[in-house]
Amino acid sequence: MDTQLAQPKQTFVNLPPEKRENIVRAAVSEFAAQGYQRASLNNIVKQLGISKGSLYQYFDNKEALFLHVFDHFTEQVKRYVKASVTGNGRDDFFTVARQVLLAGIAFIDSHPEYFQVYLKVLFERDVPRREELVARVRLFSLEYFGPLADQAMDQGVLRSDIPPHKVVFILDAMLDRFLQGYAQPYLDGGLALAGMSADRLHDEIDSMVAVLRTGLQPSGIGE
Amino acid sequence: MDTQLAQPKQTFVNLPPEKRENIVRAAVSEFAAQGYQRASLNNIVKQLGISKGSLYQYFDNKEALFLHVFDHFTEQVKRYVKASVTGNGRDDFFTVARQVLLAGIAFIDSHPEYFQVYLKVLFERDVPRREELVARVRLFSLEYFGPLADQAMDQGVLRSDIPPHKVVFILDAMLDRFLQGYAQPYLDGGLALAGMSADRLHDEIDSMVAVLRTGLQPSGIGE
DNA sequence: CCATAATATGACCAGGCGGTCACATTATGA
DNA sequence: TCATAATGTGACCGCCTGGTCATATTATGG
Repeated sequence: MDTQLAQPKQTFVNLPPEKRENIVRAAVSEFAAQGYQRASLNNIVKQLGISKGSLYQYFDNKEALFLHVFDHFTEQVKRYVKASVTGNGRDDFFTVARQVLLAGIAFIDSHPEYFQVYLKVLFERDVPRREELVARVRLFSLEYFGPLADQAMDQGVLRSDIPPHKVVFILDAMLDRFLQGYAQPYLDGGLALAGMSADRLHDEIDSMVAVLRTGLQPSGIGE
Repeated sequence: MDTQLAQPKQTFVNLPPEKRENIVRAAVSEFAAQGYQRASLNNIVKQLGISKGSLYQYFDNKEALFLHVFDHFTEQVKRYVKASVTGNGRDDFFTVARQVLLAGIAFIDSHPEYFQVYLKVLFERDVPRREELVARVRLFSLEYFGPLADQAMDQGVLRSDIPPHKVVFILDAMLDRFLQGYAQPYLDGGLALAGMSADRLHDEIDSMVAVLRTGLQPSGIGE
């Protein structure tokens, strides 16, 4: 999640920031609605009121435009997660999980279309460099929780009969699925997460984390 | 999940079963690989070695062919789940969950492409009657586990501080996410579910169910 | 002011799509 | 055997796609 996936042409960099942002916004909107393959450059330029030739002077092709959009997405995700957790250095494992989940909710609220682009990438074939893109997001989660789980295990706050990597899988699965449900209402299992007030949403998150805590902690701790 | 979504034309029904099955198989394969919108009828008829006109004498249009395929999918899913659970009438709530999960694994093993079609429907826009299709599968899960959870709660084998519908959400989320990970290796959180031996897979499932059990049962029960 | 470089434009291209239809082929049954 | 019905065929249609390029427009700086 470090280097850039694709550079726009110099022409794009020279553009006034507002125009650049408009272009990225229109592209995100189209890729979110249609996925990569079905997204139409004609639609994008029509929405922007620019000519197709111009778009091709900003980006080499459809793929470069898409990768630029995805780059922005991963940068934003990193920012949100980091901002949500750095509260203090010594938080409980499950407290951190809760913070990451809240960061995910906040991200989806502010950038719903970016998250849709990500979901489309997950389940569409023939997205350019798809495995690399997905890995950039998922590895971030694994690399983030992995050391935390190892450390929690050392401190004896995780059940010793479940290896840390499995704890990470369960945690990652719950968080990811909760966010999917939040972003795609028909996946929320009747919980109606989408239209929920922030308070009620926090309650749902708390009880989910509570289940994880009880299920994953050694018996006798915390309760 | 009861009535048919779309009828093929009589001409299709008149076809010899082998030819019908070939056509459905080719359609499943194309829809699984491409999703609904990008799937190409030209590809399907090319693969089958029949003319496009023939396909249009079997089905009114692309949508009818797709809905017929999805109908088959939901029928198969129901069969697998029912076959896996009817072992005996008085199984523990979490034992049933484990059985359903195993049924899902078995279904994906036997019909990997059908499951891909379903995943594509989940995250693609402009799939005809998408909400209805998704509801057919998800409501089946909710309607299945809902009464079981209510009953388990009455029997006192679920934590009283978590309402049954939330238990169902958590259960459904874990099962669904596990199956997603099994079908899409890059979603498995480094667990390498896809290439795993049946024995190891059962171990993973058991420890996941164990976490759910510990997390969702009242303290002091089972352990 | 003017030459040059940078940028903007949209008609155009080949290719693929879902869908149609006039026609060829085959099956039926009297 | 032969008329009729059922089924199979693929060239064709209008539409849309990503991408190109000759040309028009604008910015730059001597």
